[in-house]
Amino acid sequence: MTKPRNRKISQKEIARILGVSPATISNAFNQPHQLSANLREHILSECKRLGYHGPNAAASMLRKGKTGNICVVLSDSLSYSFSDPVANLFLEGVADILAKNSLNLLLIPGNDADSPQTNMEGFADGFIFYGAPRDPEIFNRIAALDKPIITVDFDHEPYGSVNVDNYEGAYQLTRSIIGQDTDIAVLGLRLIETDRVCRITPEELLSESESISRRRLQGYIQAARDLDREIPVDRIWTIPFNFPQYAEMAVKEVLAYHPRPKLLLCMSDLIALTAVRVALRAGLKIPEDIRIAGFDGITEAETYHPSVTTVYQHCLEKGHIAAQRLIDGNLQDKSTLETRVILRETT
Amino acid sequence: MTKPRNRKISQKEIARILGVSPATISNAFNQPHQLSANLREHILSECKRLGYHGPNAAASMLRKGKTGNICVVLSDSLSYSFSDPVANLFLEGVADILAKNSLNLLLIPGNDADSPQTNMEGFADGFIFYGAPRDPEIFNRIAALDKPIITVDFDHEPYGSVNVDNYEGAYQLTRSIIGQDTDIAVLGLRLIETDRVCRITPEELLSESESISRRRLQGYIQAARDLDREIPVDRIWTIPFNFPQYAEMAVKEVLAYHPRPKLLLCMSDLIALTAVRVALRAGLKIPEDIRIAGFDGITEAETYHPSVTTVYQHCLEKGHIAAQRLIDGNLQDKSTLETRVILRETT
DNA sequence: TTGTACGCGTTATCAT
DNA sequence: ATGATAACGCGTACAA
Repeated sequence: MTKPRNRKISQKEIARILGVSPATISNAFNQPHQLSANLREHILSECKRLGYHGPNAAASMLRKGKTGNICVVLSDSLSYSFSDPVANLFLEGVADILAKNSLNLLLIPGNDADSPQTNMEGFADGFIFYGAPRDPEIFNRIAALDKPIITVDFDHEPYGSVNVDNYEGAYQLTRSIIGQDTDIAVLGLRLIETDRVCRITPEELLSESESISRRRLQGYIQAARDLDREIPVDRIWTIPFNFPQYAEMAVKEVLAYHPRPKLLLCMSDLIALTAVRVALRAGLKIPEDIRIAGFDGITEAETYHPSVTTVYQHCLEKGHIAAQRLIDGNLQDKSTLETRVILRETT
Repeated sequence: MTKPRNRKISQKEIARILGVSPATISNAFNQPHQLSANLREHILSECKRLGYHGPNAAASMLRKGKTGNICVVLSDSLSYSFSDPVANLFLEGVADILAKNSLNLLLIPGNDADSPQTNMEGFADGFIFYGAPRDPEIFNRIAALDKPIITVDFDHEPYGSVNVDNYEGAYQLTRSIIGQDTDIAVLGLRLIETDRVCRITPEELLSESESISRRRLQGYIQAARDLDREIPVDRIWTIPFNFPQYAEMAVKEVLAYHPRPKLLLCMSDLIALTAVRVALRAGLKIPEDIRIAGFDGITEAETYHPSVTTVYQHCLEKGHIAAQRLIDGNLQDKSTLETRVILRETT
């Protein structure tokens, strides 16, 4: 493309034209109190007229060593994260706090797949990891930058973190709704590393993992145990992605299982909503024939018909806390947010 | 916070330590073919050992005059755009092409509200406006940068654009499904500037506007007219946001209208899905009592029960085209993507 | 309140 | 294949 575009006008040139020093131009933009209001106003309007739209970002960044950008590193691709209502709310929380502090939000996907060479992380002053990146190399790459880091929904020494008490949430939920049921099934999310909808094996059940899903699973199982009930491993399904298509496959398998489970514990509201839909379509009555619970507390779980029992987590607040911590330089603490069981029509 | 962090090691220092010139280090990272494989390998491993993780982004950007980032300017807040499946798919399309070209994706919200001072737009090489920014000032600010721009779903001279033939889609849809119905209602999206769910006035109907919603509305109306049918202005509702809460309010008003409309044309699938849900819950039979159509062709319209008639638009492809155009410097063309009517169970 | 001078870390160009 | 040099545009001491 032929771009005969003239180089943009610089601070120095503006200074020369206006007959002041470059420093004064710089101050007019960055240090208003360093010069008279009159001069400042004059300078700003002249700059506009001459087509100088403020300091060059690169030069400014180079000189100051700061960018004014905070980066949230997602655990997966952009589109996957965007289509997750929970992630959405979290990002909204982060954006709230950043806006209040005149900081911009930068997003980096956590699945390296075909990630660009140009490392965008160079343009951020600090990082919030929202979930462990699917490609662990991304974490290392960014940690090497030696910039402030907060992790959310997972831990990675020696960084500060914000977590949700998934175990306790799952435990309390199960205790609240287990009733007399013995036929319990679990519909998990990414319990194991596979792209298939399937049940997990006894060996896989024993794997030590601190992932969100594992903590929730442990909560379900322990609560059942404490009430002398058992959740057999052959009634634990897992889906690879939090999408209705996968949930639907899994739910159909669950409903086809004999004897049909009376209580279905789903690891996300999205899964639970799908379960409700599929069960209803299959002619089952909820909660008479099957009772279903979700996790997260998204809006739709409340407005759906029937409304879905769930464990509410403070997504927005999680974003607030993570961002505020990063901004305050409070980089050591590890906090855990409480959850709240919400009983609704599906149980 | 006391941060006794040592300044990071620079290219020049590395060069001195390794006994080569800075230029060679630079080449090792950016121009592999400019030096022997041996030396390059040696340099890279030494850099890693010494804690030099590649060129400083700011300095590189300053020197090259490029950032390697392409920015999509959304029409509204991040969270609003993320929760829109159509926007999601578009972004995925853009990201596809950018990744293939080793470019990063930057996102800027289009609602100024409390936008940061630090203008993130300085960090991008080019811009894709996805819908006219809600705050027009953002467009001007970015246009002033004099960098490549492509607009999507709207036009703004003299920039190139990618559009969808909304009028034709709405027209063909209406012709296909209008049948013998005379009681037609429209459920529009942001037809007028208001935050309320309401019907529009005859004066408002006449307003000349090129917005997506208006084009669709014109398509509905003209198709009806061409078949000697009329869509009275008092049966045209509008909602301010593409969220189920608002759609639900509007649908309830529509169903309460007497005589109850037999055909409901919705300007998004999200609205149509809500309409189906509300109508079913109200005990109506679909399509016997009321027929409902959406717009956009999102996945859920297909998988929902009953499946929803809609107008499919090529969201992903729209993203591909916009990004490719920007990269190719093809900044003048205006293209219009065709739509496709998909008839399903709700009609 | 305003100006001077220097360096931030890199890469393009040219020379070797 | 490698090295020397000169910008890129700005912000901050410090001096005036």
